[in-house]
Amino acid sequence: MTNRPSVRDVAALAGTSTAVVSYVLNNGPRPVSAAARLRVEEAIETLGYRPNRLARGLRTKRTATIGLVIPDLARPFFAQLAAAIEDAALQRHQHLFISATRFSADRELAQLQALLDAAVDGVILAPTEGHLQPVKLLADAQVPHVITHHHSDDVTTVVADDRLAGLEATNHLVEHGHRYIACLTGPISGSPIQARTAGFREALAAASHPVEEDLILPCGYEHLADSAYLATRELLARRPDVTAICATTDEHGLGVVRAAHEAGRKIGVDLALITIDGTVQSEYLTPPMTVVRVPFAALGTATVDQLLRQIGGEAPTKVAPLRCSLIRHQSCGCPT
Amino acid sequence: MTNRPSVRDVAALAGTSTAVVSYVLNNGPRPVSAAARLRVEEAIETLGYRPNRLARGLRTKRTATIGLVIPDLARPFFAQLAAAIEDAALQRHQHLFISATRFSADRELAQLQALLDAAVDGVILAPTEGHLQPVKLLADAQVPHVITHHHSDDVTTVVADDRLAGLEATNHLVEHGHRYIACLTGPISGSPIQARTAGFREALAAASHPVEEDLILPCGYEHLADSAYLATRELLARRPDVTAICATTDEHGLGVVRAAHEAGRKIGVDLALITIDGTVQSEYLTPPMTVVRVPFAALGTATVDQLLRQIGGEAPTKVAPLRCSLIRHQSCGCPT
DNA sequence: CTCCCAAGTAGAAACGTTTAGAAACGTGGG
DNA sequence: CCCACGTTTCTAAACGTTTCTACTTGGGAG
Repeated sequence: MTNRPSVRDVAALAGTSTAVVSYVLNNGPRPVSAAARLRVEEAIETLGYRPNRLARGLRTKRTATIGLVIPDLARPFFAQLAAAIEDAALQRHQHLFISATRFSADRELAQLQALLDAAVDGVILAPTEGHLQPVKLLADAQVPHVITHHHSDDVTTVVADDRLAGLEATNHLVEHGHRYIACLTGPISGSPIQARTAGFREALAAASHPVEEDLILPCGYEHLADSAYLATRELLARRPDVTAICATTDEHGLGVVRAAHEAGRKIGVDLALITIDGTVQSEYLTPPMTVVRVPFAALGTATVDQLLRQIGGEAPTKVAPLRCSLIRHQSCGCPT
Repeated sequence: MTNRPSVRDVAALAGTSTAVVSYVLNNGPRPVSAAARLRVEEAIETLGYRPNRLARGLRTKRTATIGLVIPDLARPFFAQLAAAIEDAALQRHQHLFISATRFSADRELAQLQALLDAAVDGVILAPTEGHLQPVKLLADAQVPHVITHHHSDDVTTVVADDRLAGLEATNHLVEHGHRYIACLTGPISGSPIQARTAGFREALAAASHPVEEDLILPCGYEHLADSAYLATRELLARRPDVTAICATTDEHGLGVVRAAHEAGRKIGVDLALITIDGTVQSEYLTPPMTVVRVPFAALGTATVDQLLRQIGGEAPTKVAPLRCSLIRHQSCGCPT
């Protein structure tokens, strides 16, 4: 129809001033008589008035909006993380702007700047690489921020307990009696993948198995499944004595399954596989993956809560890594 | 450190008025002398000034931002679609707000309203259900909008040619000599799934195969893999003569693979499977899926371009459905 | 030498809110 | 009957931009 009605229109229709309308809208700093409140509410209703967030944000410097920057939406892990964070944000009446970097450090900075330009109240960042530059940007801008999915000491960080996840995954394989266990890992220091790999080492040490470095296979960063496939193929040829693999992400797991298939090894029978992440799809692979599952929902609420606390002016607090949980399916040879 | 610098600060430092600063910023409606331009640019540089999008949007009623509403980020198809749209938007210097509905019609309306409140220039909507209420909301608000992922005649719509996709998928199976072919379909009318199913029927008819209704298996909407699994399990027991399955989405395919596995049928050998979508992960299943792939990138650019055209004031135009492409891998028994 | 016009600049209004300061209005106590 | 005071209301300023209108230049044409 015409333009959106403004607070002025509402005031006119209700026969009051804009101030009163605003007071009604926000349970404002001043009381409003019942009669006036009623008239205003009616006017709002009949006009279908909704406050303009831009104007409100401009005036109050609060937008009730938080920004999220992740590496890639097309990667199921991050998509699921984003979904969880959005759910948590919405529950808390915050809106979420999601931006992806597609693994470009430049684009990461650009997206962060864009969020700041949009005057978000705070930012949740899952760093694309380990760089500190993006964090510095946020700190300089004095915008509340929470880092997730990356382990680091100097900033508020909400992460899963990836070390423990790697430990438990590996333990599970050890308990199955496996002696030669390989691990697929990756390059980014501070990444969950590396923490999980550390857990892998720990588990072997605790079981008094020697850690053989040539069973720890570095994979690429961007094409997880692909590089895991290549690494596993080479591994299976080189070390036929390996009977179990710990894949530090679900996507690595996909590569392992393919390589095993091609090598004539049967996952869950011939070759045990456990993966870490537990994206919803992992349950529907063949065979269904035994996974150590990251608590997406908890991660979502924790990051958002932590951020809101900072936005509310409280000092950043340390939050303990969130526990992952082992979910037994059939890829590790557990009896079904 | 302190507050963000404003256009006033820049003007003060450059020794000009705010108007001139704005002219420089936007190659304003008025010319600016080279000297002044230089001083302003220096001031911007030294202050690290960036315009406030809220204020700018408030004044110009343009935010260079478009909104996207999809059913669910955790569903790889939509995540990939969102990623493609974001890429396209960024290329065109637009920002994208992504919102998910988690399959709730109420939340869909709420998210749309939120986008309107944030004064986005336009909205891309992948409807959660077939309802027209959300579209009406957008029309009433006179906000440019494009519908995607849903077939409908009365609004500007950018979709893949799902009918043709279903047709080609099925043709591929027919050409392999299959006689009894089943199809997994779903409930939402106007959905890609139904269009693909229509293509399935067409292909059979063209090949003079009778369409047996009990080979067209309805699945649920929310848990695609799960309900496809159940449906396929039942099917394989009931009709051992079925040798090929056309899954109208990748996720359906996951369920088929599991059911086949449990029934002792080998995908690609014993039982041909073709799926439609072609999310990146489908290539890394075992065996790699033969798929009819939705052109995500093209869909992204087309929706964004179409929307920008509308935002620019041009009349909405019809855009032809985008062609999908057959990608042969190993699930349909093609020789490798 | 004027006059006019283009180029450049400055000032101020406007976008739609919130909120501080000031004013109006009852009400109860003196 | 008046005053003080608490409650409710209004007016207007402010947030950070863009852009309209008006004003100053200087230079070229007459």
